[in-house]
Amino acid sequence: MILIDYQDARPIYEQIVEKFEKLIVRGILEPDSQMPSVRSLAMELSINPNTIQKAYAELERRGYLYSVKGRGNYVAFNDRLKNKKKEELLAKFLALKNEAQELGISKEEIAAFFEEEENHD
Amino acid sequence: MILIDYQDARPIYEQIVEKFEKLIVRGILEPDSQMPSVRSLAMELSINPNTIQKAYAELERRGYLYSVKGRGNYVAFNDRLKNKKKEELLAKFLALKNEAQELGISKEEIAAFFEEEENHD
Amino acid sequence: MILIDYQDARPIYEQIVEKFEKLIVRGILEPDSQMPSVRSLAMELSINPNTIQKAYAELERRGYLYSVKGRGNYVAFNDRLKNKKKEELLAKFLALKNEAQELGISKEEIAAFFEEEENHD
Amino acid sequence: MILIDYQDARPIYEQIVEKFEKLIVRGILEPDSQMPSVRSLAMELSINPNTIQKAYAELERRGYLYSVKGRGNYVAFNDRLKNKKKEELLAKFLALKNEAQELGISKEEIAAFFEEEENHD
DNA sequence: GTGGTCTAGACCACG
DNA sequence: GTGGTCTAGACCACC
Repeated sequence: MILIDYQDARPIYEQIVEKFEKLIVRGILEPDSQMPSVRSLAMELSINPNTIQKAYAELERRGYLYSVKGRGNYVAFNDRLKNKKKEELLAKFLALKNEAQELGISKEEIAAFFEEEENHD
Repeated sequence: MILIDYQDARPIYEQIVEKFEKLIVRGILEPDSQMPSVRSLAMELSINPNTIQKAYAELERRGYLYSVKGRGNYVAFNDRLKNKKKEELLAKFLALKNEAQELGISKEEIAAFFEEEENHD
Repeated sequence: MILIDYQDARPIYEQIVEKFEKLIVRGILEPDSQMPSVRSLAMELSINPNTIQKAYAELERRGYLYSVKGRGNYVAFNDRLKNKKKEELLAKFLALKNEAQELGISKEEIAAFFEEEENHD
Repeated sequence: MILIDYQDARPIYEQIVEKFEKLIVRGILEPDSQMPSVRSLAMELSINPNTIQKAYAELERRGYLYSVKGRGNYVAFNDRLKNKKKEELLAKFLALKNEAQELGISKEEIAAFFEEEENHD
């Protein structure tokens, strides 16, 4: 389910965080379903449990997980979080649009690009 | 011309690289114009010359600079580089669009967002 | 009567302790009335009986319960306990007031806040 | 400047976080002043650098610190943060007031208690 | 068994 | 020198 890319410059725990964030956002991991245990996932990926722990702590901080001592970690994606994620994405769109305009790419060019890609799918 | 934000988590040399990249892409620094010398810029920003050196080396690697031994560093922005930059940007757009669709945001919603923002400028 | 919040970071037994403490302090559970048995409550909440046992032991330690061997656990709220609880609360108020003053919030500001909230109820 | 209480049930890193939060909020540590380095503070308190690291990371997350790689950690308290802290405090006051009323303590009783303490200072 | 904290020791990037 | 990441191994509380 999770693959670590050791060529990737980003720290391992961050890769894990983002992989799980995607899985949760896409709904592949359903709310209230149990996450793999810190130890078992560490074994599976053959990395240190502390690294998984750090990743889970960050996911909890971001609201994608809640942990119950002695039980495990559980998925906690809800509508509030979904909207937050949506806003983040739209903010990125806006930033990118501004950058594009500075380079002299018109709004029409972007739109055209969108339509074009549509046909490749 | 260049301001370092110490609150920014990114390394200083990277901030400098991106600032100069923007200045060059926007045409504020014209092709073949001379860059400030490593030592003078280091003095001006009161940081280590090694940091400037590293930034310039990275800019050269990316093709935005060429250095002439004993004379200094010069801006090297051309059409090939501009197109490369353009493609990078459009690739980012596509990635973002895919991410948005996975979250269930429709193409129309993005377009609507664009129009809306247009009026705020 | 008791609801466990698994999103709550606190251990389950502690949540149970505090819920019962509130119920007893407010007088919803009357003195000398019988508590649900360890096993029945464990069943009802579908958690481990050990967890209930631990919660009851803690409640007894704090003076809110007394247990009769072979018969069950009974509520034990009295005036002495009520005064103790009152003092605890006032001590918290004082600590909070001190903290507020260190931040530069005046006594008047707090009082004003109190009045304001009164109207929202 | 910082003292660890090993009798305290709370984790060491959390004690450190709260101590520094207080020092920063009270203005004892001034904005943009340098924090002790991870290693030196670890030596001074004779605890592991990782524990300090964790504390500093949490302080950064809460906005009280910013860190510059290769340079150190710096205090980052500003007005926005001050207001946030203020709101937190007032929310606590409200919660406490509600709890007191459930116990049958009147607003007047609390006010009287405040005045009384005033004279002890 | 579970998560959470801590230590000891190492390596890397940054300046 | 600085902060940041990672490993290995230990201990605790909780269930």
